[in-house]
Amino acid sequence: MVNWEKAAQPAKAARAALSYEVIATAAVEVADSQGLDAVTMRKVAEHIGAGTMSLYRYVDSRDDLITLMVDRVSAEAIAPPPTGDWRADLTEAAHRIRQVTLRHPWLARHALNAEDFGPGTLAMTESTLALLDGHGLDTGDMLDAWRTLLSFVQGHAFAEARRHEARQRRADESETGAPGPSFLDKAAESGEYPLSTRALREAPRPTDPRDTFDRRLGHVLDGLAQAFFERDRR
Amino acid sequence: MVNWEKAAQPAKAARAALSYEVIATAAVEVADSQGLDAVTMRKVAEHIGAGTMSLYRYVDSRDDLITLMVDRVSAEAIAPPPTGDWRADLTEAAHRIRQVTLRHPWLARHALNAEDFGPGTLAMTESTLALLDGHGLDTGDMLDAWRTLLSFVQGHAFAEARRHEARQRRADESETGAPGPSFLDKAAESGEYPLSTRALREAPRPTDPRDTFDRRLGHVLDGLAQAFFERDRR
DNA sequence: GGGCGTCGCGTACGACGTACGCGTTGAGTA
DNA sequence: TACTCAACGCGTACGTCGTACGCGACGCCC
Repeated sequence: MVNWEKAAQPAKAARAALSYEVIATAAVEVADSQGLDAVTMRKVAEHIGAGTMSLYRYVDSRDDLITLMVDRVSAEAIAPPPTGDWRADLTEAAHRIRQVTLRHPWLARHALNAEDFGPGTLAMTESTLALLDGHGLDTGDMLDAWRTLLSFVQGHAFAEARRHEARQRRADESETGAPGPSFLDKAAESGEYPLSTRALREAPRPTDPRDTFDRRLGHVLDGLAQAFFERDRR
Repeated sequence: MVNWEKAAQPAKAARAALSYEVIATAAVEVADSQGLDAVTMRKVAEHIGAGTMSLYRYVDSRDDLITLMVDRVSAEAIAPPPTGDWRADLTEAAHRIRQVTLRHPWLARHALNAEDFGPGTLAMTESTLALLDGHGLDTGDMLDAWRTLLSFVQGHAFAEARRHEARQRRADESETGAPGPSFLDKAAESGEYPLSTRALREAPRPTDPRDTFDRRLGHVLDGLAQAFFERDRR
């Protein structure tokens, strides 16, 4: 496991050429530009002009490195302080998480799980929970609201991210071969899946994906409003 | 890419010992019992008593094999036909998806993306869309409602699945080494993240996880009800 | 019975994660 | 100032992975 305390300290020796900073940044750059599979110890080391095995002074394993990357990138999604308008605040927080996910699509395969929180994921969590604080929710309510929102946002953003990855992979492949009709095309002709065909093909790109996300986010927020923020009206 | 038509056909030669069925089943068994990383071509082949390279007669690559696994397992989450009570139907469908995800935790890293639908994922999609049909929703509404629900369910179930994986990995590790306090413990003492500490530690296991999921699912369904099913009441 | 498409798989290669241990460096101590 | 020693960077090497290539065996069709 990652030793977060050690990772937070600046450096042990002055002559240190490497650092958690440098390594994590390089790994994120490699992942962003060439995909998560390209994040090999050799490639990351080469990217910063270091020897492969030098990375192991800072990281126990490749999996640890990826944990470090996820935590570092999660800090990009820290929400701004609450303004008092819970709905606007949560909307902003949700859009930030989505944007970070689209900027780093590999997150979709290694998103935070509550078991290895690092400083970055914890800061993001804290900033989001702060948006829910002070509206009369008890601890259990806050946890429910936070988890409901985060689950939707991650589920949606991850699906978008994977779609982009798949589209890009398809584009890379079609440079060398013929595209050919997808199974969905064949299935559409067979008429075996009428609803799926209609839903997935008739409305492929009607609007900005951001607006689509925002509209669906609104439905989730409506549900949270009803459960937690409009109790006195009922 | 996977050739779904070929995969659906029974067999080309009568003397065929292998099949998509046998291979996909074996791969799923290996993944369920030893994790997705254990799904190597050699291990899967050995599990069915075949040569490693024989698998490549049916599958283009390891990634293709995993795509096949995901599609096969998705079929386990096909929803029963609609009863007329949309809320009960969607609740049942959501719980099925969650249960399939917990049964196959590796799904959390390779969930369906809309770009490579196979027969299994398509059947699951069709069965879920059928639950929304006939309630006055147009195509766009159905897509929104379906995507909102699925995003939440996947986001939540995937987080649960990963938590189980992490907990198990932690248990395996602690057999040989000392557990040691997590970063969350240290952070709790520092008082830097008061809300996270309270939310994540004070209410760790209050109830059955299934009930927790159901409660949060209720909030999402409330939002969908308001947007799509109670328009005439407003 | 001769040709041919299908199937199973053995061999081999490059890339990977990483265990191990060596040489170097600079801060701390006397 | 001289010595010590932990921290650091990294070269080598091993086992495992995905998979390209091609060969032999089988069964169907003329």
